[in-house]
Amino acid sequence: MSNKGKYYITTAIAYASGKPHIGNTYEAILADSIARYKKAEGYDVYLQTGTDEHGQKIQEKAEAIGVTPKEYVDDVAAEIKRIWDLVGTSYDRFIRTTDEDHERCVKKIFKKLYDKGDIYKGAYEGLYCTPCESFWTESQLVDGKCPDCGREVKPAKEEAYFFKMSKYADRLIDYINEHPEFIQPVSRKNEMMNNFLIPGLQDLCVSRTSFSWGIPVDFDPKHVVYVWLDALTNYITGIGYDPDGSTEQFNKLWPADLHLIGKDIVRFHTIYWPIFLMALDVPLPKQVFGHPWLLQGGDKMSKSKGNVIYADDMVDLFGLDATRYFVLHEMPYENDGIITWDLVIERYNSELANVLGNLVNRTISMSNKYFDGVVKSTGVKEDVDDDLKATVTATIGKIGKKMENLRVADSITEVFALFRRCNKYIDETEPWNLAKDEAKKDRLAEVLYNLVESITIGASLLHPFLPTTAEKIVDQLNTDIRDFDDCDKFGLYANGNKVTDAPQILFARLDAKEIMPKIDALKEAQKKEFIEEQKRLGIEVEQNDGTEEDDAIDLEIRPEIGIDDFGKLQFAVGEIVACEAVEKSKKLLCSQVKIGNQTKQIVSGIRKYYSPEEMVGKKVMVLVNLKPAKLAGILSEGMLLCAEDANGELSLMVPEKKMPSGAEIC
RNA sequence: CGCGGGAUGGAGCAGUCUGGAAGCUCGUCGGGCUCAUAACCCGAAGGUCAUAGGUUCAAAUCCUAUUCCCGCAACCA
Repeated sequence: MSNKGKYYITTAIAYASGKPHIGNTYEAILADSIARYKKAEGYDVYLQTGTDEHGQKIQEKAEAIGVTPKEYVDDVAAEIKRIWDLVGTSYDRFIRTTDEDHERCVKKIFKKLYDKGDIYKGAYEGLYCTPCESFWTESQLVDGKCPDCGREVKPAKEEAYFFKMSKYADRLIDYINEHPEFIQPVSRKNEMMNNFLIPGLQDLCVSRTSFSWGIPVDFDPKHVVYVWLDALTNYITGIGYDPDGSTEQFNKLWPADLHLIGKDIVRFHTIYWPIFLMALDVPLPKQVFGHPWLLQGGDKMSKSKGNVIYADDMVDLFGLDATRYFVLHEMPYENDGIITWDLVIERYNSELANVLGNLVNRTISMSNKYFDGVVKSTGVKEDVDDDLKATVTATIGKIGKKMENLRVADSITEVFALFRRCNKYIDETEPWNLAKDEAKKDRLAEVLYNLVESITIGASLLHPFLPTTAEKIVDQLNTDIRDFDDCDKFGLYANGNKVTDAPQILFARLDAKEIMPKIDALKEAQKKEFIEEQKRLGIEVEQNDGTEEDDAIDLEIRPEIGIDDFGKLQFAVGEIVACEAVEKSKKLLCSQVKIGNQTKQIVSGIRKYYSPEEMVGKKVMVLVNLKPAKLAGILSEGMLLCAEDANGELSLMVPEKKMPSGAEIC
């Protein structure tokens, strides 16, 4: 196998706030497949993945269940690692942002950027009203004064460290223009350019004082390093970057060949990250690929509905490679993919069991039946063989082209086209008829040899994607995974070799009727677990006896408040006397609300669910004493209260009995 | 008029850059075969390629307008 140099690939590090569902796991599997593929191509591959373990959310979650943040992330990181291992991720390092070497290096990086002047101590932009302890932006002010109390405001004082993004913006724009392959898929490139780079970058806040679970800033310990400078840098700290002199490994591996990330964080990886690197005088990664999401058929995944799909459940039900096959194959390149249990079962049966599993099984069975398992090329060729051989030997080239563009799903489709071709070949040559005629014995042997050889090549090409299955196949054929370099050659299977006499079923067909009850049981278990968890956190959850539709929502719990806190809020019934859509916005409605003898103008983001016409005349629940603010340039003097479900569906709160406008709600 | 993506047989997608017979997988129907996991192979039905104009010998593909979805951004008090 030729050595083509190094290939450094990373996944985004997973946020360690909870168990990752199948969508997160997808990224690990995808990265693993690419890594294995590159390895097979002859690259010296290094794959890094890991967990992002700092931040306010983790601190709060840990507090809520009464453990230290470190204890909490140790648990979650172990769970994430377990799942990554379960799906066969061949990572070279699993980095945690709480790793000592990472923390030490982040501190140095922060200091270096500070010394260089790229990080400066500043303050939140805004104007501060001391009595109200609130920050305001220019646009929120009423007559230049605090909209809450009407007093003077002063420039903000709360300190934070900022990174000078704008300093490097032009360089980055040039870089992106000169390297069209840098951001993938290309559609994201325009999004970044038009939305962020061209309008001008804001300086980025890189420290926080509002929570403590993070890497402290060395020279100013009441600050912790805020997420992006901490998380993104894992890509270099994990392989030995050090501002005072990096390791050999770093010099070899960097720049990264591919950062594989979800499409939601493209911005951070194609703007902030390159700029951090420029500031550190480190070369930029070659490519960032923002992959789409795997969605649960139309519905949002929600624990309370019991429809969150976890990798371990899928592995339990279908096995490791079926899980890998499904997520890799169902995920298109640019659009989100959909996952449903029905679809998984269908794919499993029609492709894994029927096309592949059955092919291997029937081929081995015939070899045993007609030749006691001995596979021998006799050289008795016919024209039909040519097309088979052409298809088989051309496959690696086709896959190569697809993989160059990270088209993993399409590559798998190519391998299956090879297997389909084999099935067709069996029908074309009709071995069972050849077997009836002693004179055709040699032809029969040749046919079976061709099949075994084709399947060997197919299995080798499948190996990066479904490693265990590929190995099972070559084991049964009593051979080895073939080098990619030899996958375009036909006839390398050892002549006279013997295949197994006890073929194993690779993928037993599934009966949806048998699987669905198991899935239902899983859903129930998940709901129960959810309720248990909420109870443990001291939250009362309405138990529906039921079996069917559970509409409970996975509510984020906030700290307890006293009655006096509640007393600060004033609610009343308001009557909507007029309402119109806000032109500049897609979401906003502007309502005139009569509350007792006064009328307030209130802007609400409910346009998707209510038309201006149907709003008029409604009596609704209003938060009256909310400080006014400008939304899309329009003053809003209160808030209409709504309930929101998991899908974002909104319902206005209205009194259950007839109540006059102005009636206080308490 | 914030930026961008999408609309292709029942379902899911490719094809659009670089116009030139509408393709793939699943599903349905019919046929073949029996080595194999009721699997495999062949064939058929089914599409005004969102709508309306335009350019062209020729448009799913290029241009213009419209409708409907979806991201991102802002914002959802």
